[in-house]
Amino acid sequence: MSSETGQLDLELFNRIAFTKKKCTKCDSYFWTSDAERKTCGDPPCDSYTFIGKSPISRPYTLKEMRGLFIGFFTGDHGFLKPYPVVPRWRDDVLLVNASIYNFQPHVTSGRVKPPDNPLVMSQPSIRMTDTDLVGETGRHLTSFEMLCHDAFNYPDRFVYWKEETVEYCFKLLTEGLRIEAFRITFKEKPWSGGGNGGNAFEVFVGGLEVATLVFMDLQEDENGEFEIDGKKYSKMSMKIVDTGYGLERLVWLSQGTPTVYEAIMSYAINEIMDKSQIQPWDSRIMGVLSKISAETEPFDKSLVLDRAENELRTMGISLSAQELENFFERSRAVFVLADHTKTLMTLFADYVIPSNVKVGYLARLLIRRALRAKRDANYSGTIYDLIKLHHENMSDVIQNFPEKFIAEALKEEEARYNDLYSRAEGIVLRVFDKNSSLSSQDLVTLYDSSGITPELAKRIVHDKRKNTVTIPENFNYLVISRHEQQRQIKKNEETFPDIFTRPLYYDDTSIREFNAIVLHSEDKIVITNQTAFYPEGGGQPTDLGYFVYHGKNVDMLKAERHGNAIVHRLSSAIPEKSRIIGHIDYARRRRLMVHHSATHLLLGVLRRVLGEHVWQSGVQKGVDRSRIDITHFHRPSTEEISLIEKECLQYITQNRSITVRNIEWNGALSKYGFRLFEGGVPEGGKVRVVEIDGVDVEGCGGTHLKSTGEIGFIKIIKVETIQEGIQRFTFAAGEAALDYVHSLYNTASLIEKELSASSENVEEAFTKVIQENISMRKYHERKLKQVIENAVNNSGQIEINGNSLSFISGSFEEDEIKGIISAMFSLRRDIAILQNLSGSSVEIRIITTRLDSMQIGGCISAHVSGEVKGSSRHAWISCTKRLNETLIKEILDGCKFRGS
RNA sequence: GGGCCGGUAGAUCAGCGGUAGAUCGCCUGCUUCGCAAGCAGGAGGCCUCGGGUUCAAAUCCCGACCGGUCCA
Repeated sequence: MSSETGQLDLELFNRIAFTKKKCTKCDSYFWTSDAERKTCGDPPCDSYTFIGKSPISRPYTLKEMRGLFIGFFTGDHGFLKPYPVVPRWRDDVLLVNASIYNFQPHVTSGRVKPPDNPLVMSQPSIRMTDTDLVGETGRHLTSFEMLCHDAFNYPDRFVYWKEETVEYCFKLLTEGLRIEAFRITFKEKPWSGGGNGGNAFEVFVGGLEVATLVFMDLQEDENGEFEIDGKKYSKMSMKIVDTGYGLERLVWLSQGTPTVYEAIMSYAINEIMDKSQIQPWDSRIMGVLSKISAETEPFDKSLVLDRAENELRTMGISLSAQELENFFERSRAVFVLADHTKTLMTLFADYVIPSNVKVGYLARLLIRRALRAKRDANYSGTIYDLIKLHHENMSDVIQNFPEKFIAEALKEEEARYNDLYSRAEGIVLRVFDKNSSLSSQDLVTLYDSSGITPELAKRIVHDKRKNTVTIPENFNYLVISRHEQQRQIKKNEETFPDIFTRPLYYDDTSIREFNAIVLHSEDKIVITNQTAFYPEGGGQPTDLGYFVYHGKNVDMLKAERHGNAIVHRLSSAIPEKSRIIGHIDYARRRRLMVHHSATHLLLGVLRRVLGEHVWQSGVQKGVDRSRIDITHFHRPSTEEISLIEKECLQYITQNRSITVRNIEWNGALSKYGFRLFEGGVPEGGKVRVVEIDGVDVEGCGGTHLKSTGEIGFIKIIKVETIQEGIQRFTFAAGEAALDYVHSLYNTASLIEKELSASSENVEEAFTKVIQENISMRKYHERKLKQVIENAVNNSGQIEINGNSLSFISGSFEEDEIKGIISAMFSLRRDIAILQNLSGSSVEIRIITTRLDSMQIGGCISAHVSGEVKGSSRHAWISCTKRLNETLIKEILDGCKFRGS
């Protein structure tokens, strides 16, 4: 779209003598000063030319390059420290993928001012989409630093736009890094992400994309007039310059090493090769592999190896296909191990707990892949050592290194992985031995449900059963197709007029009554000019109460926030413009406030007792009890739980103050950090900061007590693991806690009474009852068996038409009858007749395994005058007349029956 | 958040409508100077829980809970 409209035909390009061309291979528009150039510079249209001969004046390290970039811009840009890689301020993405994520959606939507404008920073980012290509292509990484300089243009404040941005880029490359201008190409390509979009340039040097310059002036809008990648966009009032320079790419370019890994983390690679007894490799081979990988899009291992083998031969290096493959696999393992441990270092710095969901799963995936690579490389060091090594080399960017946390997380994960590994053999052989083969379906199931890779299954079958297994070509496709699922249908939300309702509950949390004017009314819903009813939000439920309208009470059932409006749902309608008085159920509100403040206190204490990795992941306050979900490895011990309760009590006794302040977003963030957003992201430009002196600080919109003393006390009721790595604490506070203790006391009293025990020996009495129960059950089982055996052994044997018949008669209990019937079936008697005399009427059952019991029953019923019910294997008659052996023989000898 | 697999003796699992099993481990006895091993015997089960179908459910169906695993 850009080229047709000429939106990127910059005046600057005239000045620096760049002209627009159309790529002869991919038809993209691009700008260059090289008269000879016909292609856009982007592989596979172009090839790497920088390996072994860097276009940059000298080699740079990561630190030097980062310093150069930031130094280049700090003259007229504000410097910003990196954000965490786990974006807890937003819930739509798992990881920070690019520096702009730091400002979405609050800054890009215009709600919050940027922390500086324009600004420059280096943002560690993680991208997991190409994880399987790491170590194979020579250029893919799971984590990298995005260098950026951003400018936010508002209608009333212009900073800079396209001309200046491209000029900065051009100067950085030609003056800062002394790259000759003719080597640079600017390729036009629209960009989109995170709900925004716009024109963009991709900047190439030597076949390597070193930067993307985005001119973001579009926002996602289903009625929009612009389209990028199938999504509709419309213009927004802000214009944002968002640039992304790949720090690692620039470093690689400056060093001209065969792979990016060698340029940025040779320290880790050397360590791994050292402790794996891998000899240094021929860099010419690696260079060829990297170059061909870049040209082969999409990446295809066998194709790359094939082409590389040919190219190497022309260079006078002849390697067999097998030798080249070994070379490839060996270096892959080294690079994967180096790369993944670096990403893990950044994840652990943000306290990501490995688990089976969300970002925790990504950490687990990386750990498992790293462990596999460690095995493949035969590396004798530990994953922890490598993570620590990365931190030593990166400590100027990632400061936090929670040693204990990392060691514990790794220990658990390695144990889990080893466990899986040692179980795998049994699982694979069991499946294999069923059919003496493993089908594609078996392999998929093994991977999907047990995490056993097809390669591992193949090796086990080969080693233990001397058999071969073929892994289907489309294995990954088979796994994915199993996971296909239909899309979720979006709920259509109700919409209300955006009227401003003044919240009174913040000014004075003790307010119980207020006047209001109804500004909007529909059905049984009103929006008022002001309210003291707290609308549900932040895990605090709605207030309840009533309005007085014309002397009548109208119940207020639920208050909700919709934009600026607070919507009240009522038991009956109140017309617009009415003047009404609201009354709050304050006893209920009071309990909610107690629980809300108690939740903050508990979270602060949990962090102290369990560790800094504790983050809130969900919360629900209530009147009788509340719950808070936190990130933690496993359920805390009973001792830890009582320690937590004691610490809470201590802070309550100290009567610490609880203060509430509204602080401007960026100020709050720099003072308290990202912890503020534990409970969610505030919607306005200001953050309401609730602080319990010395214990906890949170951004929170709820109503709170004045000091911790008002909480009374906190009793933890239950702790459960709701999903891996997430523990749920259910607790009661204040009056509700006392209610809970009362109910516990009542239950205990009841048990004591029933057991006729005192509170001292109730435990003993309880154990005794349980043991009695067990021995009685066993006694009963033994007796039952005896009765059944007796009945079967003492049954009368009658011969009828060549069939043998067992006749059992007596008084039996219900479970005795069931047991005897089962015995008859399993002994496969031709015919068995069971006569039960225990009830008021005689019950006759006819059991056959291969004859028709209904037919036999028919013959008998005529003699005993009863009705036959049941099935062909089992019929029964209820009657008053008894049978005996002679009678049975008499009846059935004259009865014709056939097999069923 | 979703899919898949599983939950039976202390452990690993088999059984998949008809009176709960195997192997290892545990206990006792014999053999042995002792250990390992062998032989003989034995203890150990709310077959995760709740509902349904059935004359009969560990087994089939539905639901909860717990665990594992893959994917977003």
